Amino acid sequence: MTSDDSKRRYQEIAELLARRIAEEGYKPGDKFPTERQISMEMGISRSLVREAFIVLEIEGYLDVRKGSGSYVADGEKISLNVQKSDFGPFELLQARQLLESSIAGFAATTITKNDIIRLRETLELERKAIENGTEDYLADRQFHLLIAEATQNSVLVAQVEDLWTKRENSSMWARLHDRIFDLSYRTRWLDDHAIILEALRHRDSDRARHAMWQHLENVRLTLLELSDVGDPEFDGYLYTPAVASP
Amino acid sequence: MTSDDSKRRYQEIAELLARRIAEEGYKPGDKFPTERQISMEMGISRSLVREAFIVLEIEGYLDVRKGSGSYVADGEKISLNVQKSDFGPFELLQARQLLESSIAGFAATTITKNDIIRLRETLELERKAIENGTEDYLADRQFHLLIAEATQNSVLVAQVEDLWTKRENSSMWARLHDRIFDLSYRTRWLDDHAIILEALRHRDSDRARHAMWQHLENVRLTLLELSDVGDPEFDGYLYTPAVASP
DNA sequence: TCGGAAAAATTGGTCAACCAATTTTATAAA
DNA sequence: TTTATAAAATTGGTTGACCAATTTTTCCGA
Repeated sequence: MTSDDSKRRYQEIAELLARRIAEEGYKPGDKFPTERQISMEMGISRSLVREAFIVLEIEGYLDVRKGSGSYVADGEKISLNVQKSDFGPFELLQARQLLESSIAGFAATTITKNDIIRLRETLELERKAIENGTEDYLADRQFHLLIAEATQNSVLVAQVEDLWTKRENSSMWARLHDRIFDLSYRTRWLDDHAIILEALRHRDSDRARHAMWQHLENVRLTLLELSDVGDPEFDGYLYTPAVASP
Repeated sequence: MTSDDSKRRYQEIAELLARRIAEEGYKPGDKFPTERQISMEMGISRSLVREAFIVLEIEGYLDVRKGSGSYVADGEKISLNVQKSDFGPFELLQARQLLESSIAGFAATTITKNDIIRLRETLELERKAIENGTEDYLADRQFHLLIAEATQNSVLVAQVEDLWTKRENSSMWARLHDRIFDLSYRTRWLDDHAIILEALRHRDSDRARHAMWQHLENVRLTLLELSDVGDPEFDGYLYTPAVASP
């Protein structure tokens, strides 16, 4: 990951400049060198610098003002966008355990017949995938997303989607994906899902909350087992305790 | 928010193209029109289109390949970024009630002495701000964020930060901000925060969870009151029920 | 007819020049 | 000296031309 040829030029320049902001003691509101200054200094055209500035502006580092110059943005936004995007699997599971069990409990009070039908269809897709030995990652995701959608709260849906995106972007998860989706486990996840659906169908809030918690606890324990093999890849990913059972 | 003059040109173009991807039935892997095609079609220079493409590439919509063209990226990321970004205040509060009360309950089991000290300092900032009649929005945000940080789970911190960002970007909230931060209410929020802190200090999980729930319930009820004046601005923002008390 | 090399076309990448908004400086009137 | 105004310099905004990588087409030999 040190020198990626496929990386676009403006990205390299943007990273260079970002580091410069971080390391050269620029404070929010400070004036940043102009596009021309940097282009001359680096011996490249202003267009390239301009493209890099756009990246920095999008990422919240810079505030570009026509006729005036570019200024380092407020610290708040920087810390927000700079923050790490590669989360460990245990952190992610812990967050899901907390959020999704609450959502399941709430969804039990708002779920409609239609939601239940769609959940049942998704479960059927999972079952068939296991039968055929094909991939069912999307069905898994779909199942959890449908529960969030049953709350009829788009913020909650966005939160759950975000968790799955974080998982997909997790460098650690990529290595675990194949192992955790081993056939021997998948029937267990399917059973878990069936229990959750049953609780939702009975509109039993406590049972739904607990079923979701238990499901993610099972995944967590399995992950822990898999990582106990002595895999050095897990270095840096602290063991994270489960949230208490609801 | 219909036509912002201060918006940079490339952003407008990027949004136009993003809508085009979303609405014109582009599927992942589909070839997107070339920079030249779009520049001619829109009657602008290719550089502008190029800058917009960079935005779309960063946001995960496009995959740009030199000599070949630009292609619509994987569906996963798109759905995340295309989804609406303007949430209603009741939806947001409902989500916060669900997530933050769970977090508060969990944080009670993981909180350190240092966290409590920082929470106390933030509370003091809020108190002084009320005394001086100055703005204390940041202290409010800080208080809730510190609780998330006490869980030592960066995913949860990111989730809470995301909720505050959504709130700041909420067009509806902008109108309500001044009213809800009226002095007469602010002392109440301060009291709520003090109760939460007390529960956390005693490491009482149930009490912390309930205190956070009650705090956000109070905000919700106040908001409901304010909106009951017959404000037509609330059209389109459905009334959203509270989540059940934990 | 097929395969592969060469040539042409297409595409994104880079550049230097010019335009327009803003800020700074110079100037003159009060 | 102060202040209002205009000119100049500075800055980001936009454009068209040219460069380089990739893809497509052409064409020749087996």
